[in-house]
Amino acid sequence: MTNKKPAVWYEHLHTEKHTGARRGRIHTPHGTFETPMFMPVGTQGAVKGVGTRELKDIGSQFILSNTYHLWVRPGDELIAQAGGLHQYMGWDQAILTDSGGFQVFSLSDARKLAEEGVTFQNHVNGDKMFLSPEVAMRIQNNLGSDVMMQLDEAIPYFESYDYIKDSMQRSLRWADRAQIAHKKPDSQGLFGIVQGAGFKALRSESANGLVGMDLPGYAVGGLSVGESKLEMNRVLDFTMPLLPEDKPRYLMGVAAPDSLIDSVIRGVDMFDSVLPTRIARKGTLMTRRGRVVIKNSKYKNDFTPLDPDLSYYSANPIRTNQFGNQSQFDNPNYNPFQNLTRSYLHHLFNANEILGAQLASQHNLRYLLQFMEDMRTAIENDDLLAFRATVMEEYGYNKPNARLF
RNA sequence: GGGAGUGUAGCGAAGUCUGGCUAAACGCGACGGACUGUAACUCCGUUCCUUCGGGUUCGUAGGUUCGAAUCCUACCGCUCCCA
Repeated sequence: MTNKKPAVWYEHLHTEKHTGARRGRIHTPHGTFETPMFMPVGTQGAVKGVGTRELKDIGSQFILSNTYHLWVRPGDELIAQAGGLHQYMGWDQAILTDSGGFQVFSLSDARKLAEEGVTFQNHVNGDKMFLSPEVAMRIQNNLGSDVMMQLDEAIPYFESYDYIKDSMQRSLRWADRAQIAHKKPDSQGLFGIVQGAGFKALRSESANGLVGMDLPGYAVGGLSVGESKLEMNRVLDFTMPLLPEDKPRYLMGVAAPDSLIDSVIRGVDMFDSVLPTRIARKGTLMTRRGRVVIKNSKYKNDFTPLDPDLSYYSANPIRTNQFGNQSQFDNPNYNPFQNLTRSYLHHLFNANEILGAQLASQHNLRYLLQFMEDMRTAIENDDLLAFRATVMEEYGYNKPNARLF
């Protein structure tokens, strides 16, 4: 055993007194980032509607991208020529790439699954393309992401026990192949993905198998695909304790505020989800007082801010004003979200202006990033249960028929 | 003045020849909803009134018929062409 740190490693800072929630940091070749964290999703090398400048301004740390989609277009070789994905998309912080495992699920009508790998009929021009654990590693090595995900199969939650067992075991074998195929363990960290749907024995077999491989981090997959929140918590209850405490733990595809808290309480450090940007593009804002469907006519004359409780964060607060003029943008405390009214955003959506989708996307991401900042503070103060109670109350989860994001 | 065409639900537009299966296609707009490791500015509802039994509609007024948006008569409006 050497003391040499892997490319990606977890530093533990604090354990919340009442819940055991973790407060830590993840070290990567592109910087060190605070956990628990939420990672915006930029599938095709772009967080839809939000530029890298804005991402940084609103406090993004890691962002996600996708192996399958970048492989299909523009191609991993091309991105390697460009100097890697960071360079290509102009993002100097950490990137995590999903493997294409989710596309095995979401593009299930256009692919064939076998032990060797997955044959996709790609969604752009119909070409047959073969994705194996090894190919997924080659692509991600070319992309140069900080965290790479093993190729797995994201399984529908309500499949049969036998199907889930077979699939989980195959994903486990694929993890093994991925680790062997990994060409750059010194600069990129490979995470394994625990599968097994709602079955304790299968989750356990999956987790134990992956932990035995001593990967730098572990993800829990196959959740938030239609099962209830109660179900998800039940699975996390018996799955999280199986994962090592000195490695980052990533719950894939979760963004609902109550689920974020409940998962952090169960030991999760990292989250991602398309939810904030997807619903933003369709006109739904996430706010501290619940959802705001900005297209609803009741916002037509509403001149209040989008979210009165949202603060703004800027990593580069002072802009150089090349003209020497005073403007609101020179104020380091300037909060663009405070100055935008619901009426204005309603109008932008109504008029189908692209800016509406952009602002809403930034807003929702900022909302979640601030939510995680607040949660980190609550953990540091051993105050997470009170934070949870406040959220449940303020966001209206305690109301009858509550169903927020 | 002469000739041709046309009036359908918020708007556009089918249906009229060959009357019933038409409260009336379709599109837009409007109003709701869904969305959680992104084939997604997408998808799904509702959109004459209603106490859900029904009621009142297709420029207006009459007529024919068991039955009319559809056939007949008159009137009103609009568009285009020629003078």
